[in-house]
Amino acid sequence: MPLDNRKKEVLHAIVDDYVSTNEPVGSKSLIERHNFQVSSATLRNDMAELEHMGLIEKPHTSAGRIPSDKGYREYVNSLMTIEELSPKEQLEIEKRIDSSVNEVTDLIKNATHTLSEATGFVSLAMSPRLKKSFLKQLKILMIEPGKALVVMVLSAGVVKDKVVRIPNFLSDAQIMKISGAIEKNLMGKPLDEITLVTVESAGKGTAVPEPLLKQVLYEAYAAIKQADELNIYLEGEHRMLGLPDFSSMGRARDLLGTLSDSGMVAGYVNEMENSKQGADDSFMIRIGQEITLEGLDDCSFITATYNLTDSVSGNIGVIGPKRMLYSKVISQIDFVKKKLDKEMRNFI
Amino acid sequence: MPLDNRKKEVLHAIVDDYVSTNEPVGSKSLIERHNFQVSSATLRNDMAELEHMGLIEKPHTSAGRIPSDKGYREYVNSLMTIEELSPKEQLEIEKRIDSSVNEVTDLIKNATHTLSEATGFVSLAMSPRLKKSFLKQLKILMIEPGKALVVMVLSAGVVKDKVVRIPNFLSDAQIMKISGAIEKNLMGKPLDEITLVTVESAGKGTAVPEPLLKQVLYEAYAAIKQADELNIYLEGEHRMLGLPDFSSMGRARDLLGTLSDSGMVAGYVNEMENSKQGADDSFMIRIGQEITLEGLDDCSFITATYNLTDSVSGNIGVIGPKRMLYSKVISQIDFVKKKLDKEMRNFI
DNA sequence: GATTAGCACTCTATCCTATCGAGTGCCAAC
DNA sequence: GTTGGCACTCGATAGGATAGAGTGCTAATC
Repeated sequence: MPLDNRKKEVLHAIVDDYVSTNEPVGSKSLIERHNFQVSSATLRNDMAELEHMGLIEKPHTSAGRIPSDKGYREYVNSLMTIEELSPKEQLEIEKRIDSSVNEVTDLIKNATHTLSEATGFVSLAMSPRLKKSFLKQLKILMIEPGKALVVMVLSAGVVKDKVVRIPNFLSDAQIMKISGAIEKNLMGKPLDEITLVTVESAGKGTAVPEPLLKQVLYEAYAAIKQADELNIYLEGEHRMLGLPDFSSMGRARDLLGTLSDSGMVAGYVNEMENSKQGADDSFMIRIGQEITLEGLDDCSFITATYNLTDSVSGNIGVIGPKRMLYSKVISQIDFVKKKLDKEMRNFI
Repeated sequence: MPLDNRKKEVLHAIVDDYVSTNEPVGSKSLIERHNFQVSSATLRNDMAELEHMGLIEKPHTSAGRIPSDKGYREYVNSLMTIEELSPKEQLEIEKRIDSSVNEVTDLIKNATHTLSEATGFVSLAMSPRLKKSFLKQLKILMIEPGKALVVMVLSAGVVKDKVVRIPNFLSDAQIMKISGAIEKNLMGKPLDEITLVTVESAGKGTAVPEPLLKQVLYEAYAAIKQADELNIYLEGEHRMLGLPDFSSMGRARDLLGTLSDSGMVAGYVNEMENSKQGADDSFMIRIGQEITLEGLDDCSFITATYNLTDSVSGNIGVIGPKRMLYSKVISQIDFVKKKLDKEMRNFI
């Protein structure tokens, strides 16, 4: 059954009021606050239907209504209108995202921090998914006998490195040879097409004794694989403690406990990203129970995708209470994402 | 006035009981729990004196006593006895500090994580203070026109790098020349003796046009300076939410708010380290109001110093409620510190 | 002088009860 | 379909009584 116009307005009003007051909203206060041209009794009927449809619910029998997850979902999908940020807000964000950094990573951390400050919630960003980027350079530098540094420059302007152990006997010259061979043969290959086999065959013909060579190649391979590992940056966890939504210590603890396992959060974001279907949606929004992470039942999870290059992207977004100003938060994320896209052009 | 023996025992017992029960302890329960050979009235007299001396205090008139900051201090300084961890606990920690990592940083993060798990509190570690370590290698790698990577290998086995911007026109060969000159002239110099002037004079005579050269040298200098910047690793903030000591949301928020500014915490640890006088104390302990960070009035801050080399060290420790099992926590920190010292020998 | 028993007093925590008020559902009338 | 009216529900709040743990003080005792 589709919602008639007034029911849409009622749901809209309930969400708005609940978000701003944090109190269950009743028919009477709805009338007071909004210009409905009907009586409270009529609204009560509408509200009963909305409840029947699962869009709103009562905390207890004699209380007002609050939006259910489904209600927020409806609100987000069809009811709300997104406004641009005010010039002042825009400026505030622009100012804080410092464009003088030298590495993409710093830029992303910067944006995450800014987003958390702007929204007052937890913000998070995933590092760029580098599987589709390709090797532009790979150098193995001898640090000391038995130890070397693998430095990789990827398309997308990202530099990665890893300290690895190598056989003690290998000379500087031998390492350079191997390094050169790998670079020559793997140059231009996307990371996700590089396997241990590829690396091993790339290293052939360097006139280094087989078992030694093999170990170095393995380490080089491991370094390359590590380069496309995802990192997550989380910011502002403590801000959740100030929200009435998490005033019960138990909820707060569960939430922060889950967020402290950043690997798990990263995995979830990744999963969300992969299950994205139509792909024309620029935002991924998960509300309440839609989130399969423990302790986030009262949260909404909103992310956007930033693009470093055509094929290399990552996510940035917010975890806040589901009782949030969706339109505002979404435009904040959107603005930060766009700023990020813009700044990233300096790195490619 | 020095404490007579029984008063010491009374204070000891009060701290022990309060730590384990989280309830103000009264004369009667003190008698029940411990084998004092006197009556509760006598203990009441003692307690009145201890209170007069500022070692214990009453939350309200008709409640038991809790230790004051000064009381905890007395306890920590003169009363408690430190026991070794049980073999089982030792094994638990040994097991978790993975020795297969390739970089000191990972080892330290690892230890921090382990310490937080073992104590149930917030743990933290400072990166090694590298000012006294010296340059073993410095290479500038061309990434692309206008962009280079400065890679530094320091004594103490630490590798640092930084992406820097360089003039677009510089060729690979020119960069290598500069890189070689810096390395040759600064090799073996402790980081804190390297200034912009040192770097500039090291780069002389490379036959690269003056203004271009100067920019590269400046960037190299900045990279070197960045290498000895201190990092701090904080872990387990969420664990504080489970403690009854922070069951009031306000306190919890203040605490986590302060901890979220890791730079500030790092500064404080550094300050503590610098103000260390006798230097024969292996632990730095700050209790309650002794800590000048906002929101940590109910906490104690305990750190030990780990050593990477003779001249390069850092700190590792715990922030917990001042109502903590000091002897246990101290031996946990001590054990982790020693394990760290041992593992670090693999890196130098 | 130190220790002890006894006692009056204090203050919090807890439970119970009464009351208030916002909100609901439903019905009959418009 | 809309509205006014009304009985009912239930959480939140406040007041009051009570229990209990603990204290300080005094006078007697070792």
